[in-house]
Amino acid sequence: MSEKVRVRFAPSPTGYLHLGGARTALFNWLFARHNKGTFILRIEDTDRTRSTEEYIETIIDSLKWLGLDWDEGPYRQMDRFDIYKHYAEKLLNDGKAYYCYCSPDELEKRRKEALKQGKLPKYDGRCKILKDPIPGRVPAIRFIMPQDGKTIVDDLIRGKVVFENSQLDDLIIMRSDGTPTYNFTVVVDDVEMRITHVIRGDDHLNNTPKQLHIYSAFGYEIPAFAHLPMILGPDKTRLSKRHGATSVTSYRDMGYLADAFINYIVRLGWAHGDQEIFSRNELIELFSLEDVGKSHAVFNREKLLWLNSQYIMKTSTEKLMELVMPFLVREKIITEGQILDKKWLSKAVETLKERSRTLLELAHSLHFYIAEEIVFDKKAKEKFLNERYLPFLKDIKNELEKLEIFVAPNIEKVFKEIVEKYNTKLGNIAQPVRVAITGKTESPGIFEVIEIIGREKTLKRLEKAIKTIV
RNA sequence: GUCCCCAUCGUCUAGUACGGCCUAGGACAUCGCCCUUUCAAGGCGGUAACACGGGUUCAAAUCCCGUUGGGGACGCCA
Repeated sequence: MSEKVRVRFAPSPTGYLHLGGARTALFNWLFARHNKGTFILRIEDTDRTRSTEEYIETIIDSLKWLGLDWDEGPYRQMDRFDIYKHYAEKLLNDGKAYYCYCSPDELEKRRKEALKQGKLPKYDGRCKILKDPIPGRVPAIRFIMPQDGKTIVDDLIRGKVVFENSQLDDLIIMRSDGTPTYNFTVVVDDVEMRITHVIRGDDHLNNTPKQLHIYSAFGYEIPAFAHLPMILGPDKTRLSKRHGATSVTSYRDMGYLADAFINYIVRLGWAHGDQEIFSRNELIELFSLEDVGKSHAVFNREKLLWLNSQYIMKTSTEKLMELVMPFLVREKIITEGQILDKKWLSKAVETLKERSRTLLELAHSLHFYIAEEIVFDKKAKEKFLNERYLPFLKDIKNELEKLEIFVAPNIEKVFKEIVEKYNTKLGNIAQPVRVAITGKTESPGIFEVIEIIGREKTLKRLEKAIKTIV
């Protein structure tokens, strides 16, 4: 390919950006970046009744969050209606298209009838031979499809796919309200925008022969095609709202990191040997359509979570603090505008880094550090805040009160002394204290925790725990 | 109904193009052990797959045919 690579992501704003769309965008973006080409964003909003500005915004938000930046666009097909009209008229003049006066209702009826009889539900072409317009009706425009021979789609991922032209029917390219339709606008735009590689979902493979005939009606060169296998839900059907969270923004809101999300979806259909974790630059360097698989993939939340935890562990504490802030506010762990001491927070976050799979979990775990008071988990309380452990709690409280320099190593010494005094195991002392301080039976190392929480709150919480026992 | 696509552990996949290096490798999940103040993290180990049936061949996960299963498309949606 002598021409510079030009690819596009062309979502329709009739819904938010979902996982599958995000992966299509990602593969296009990676292909463009790998080949030092151009990545174009084009909004396919020809369906005026279902497209909304809100969806355009969330799609753009999602792409930005994922860091998939585009070099051209966003173009909007709505702004280009004159162009499509012009192209449609050309086809009309060349006798390659005709006016169709059938109403959507009639068409729908005939289609259902055909399906019921087990026949191909295709348009019978009755308006093609029509001499005069049908009065009182505004026509749509149909493109004439050949009925003989075969059409071969040479796909970069699937190889040569053969379609019988007899399967094709005359396709509406302009609706009666004057708006153009998908199979027509993609071709016009891909030609006009000099797209070299059309990388899109598998669900478009069947549309490709139709589009190929439109290319040839205009005498245009065809781009290369690459149809990506779909991503399915756990029940192996097309991903939809039924499968719970599928929108990209919902993953952001659940506390996933953009890089982890990218890393997860790139591995749905693409692999580079046994490698699991890739930096952006590695992806750009390594990505190739040849390594894209043919079979569909099933979304698996557990692996995404694992990847996210891996990314959280290697994210700098500084960055993590920044990222977790909105979650702290949203979860009402801090109030809007509340300032936390940076150095202190960084110590707290540090202890939680390898225990949090999402930013949301991190925010929740931060609660016991930040809150003034904590509540004891019921089971934890029953098990550890009782007579048996009371003397330990009292001793720990007394000793910590006297401790001069309130840092983890010294706190550890206090614990060790009491372990010795009672000739018991550390666990017997650490666990009740942990429950007293954090409310739960799991937490980061207790000496660290105590240091970070500080003397005042520690003593207060120990006192409260002791009071619940006596 | 017709057409198209796909088929390796539960899931993501390596291996398939150039058939032998595959008694099929990795990762997530799961189970066990180690580490250990708890929970994680980390380390070690286990369970677990070439859909089936025919060919071709000295040799097939890899090539061919069929079956089955799954998915997708058949719109004045994209």
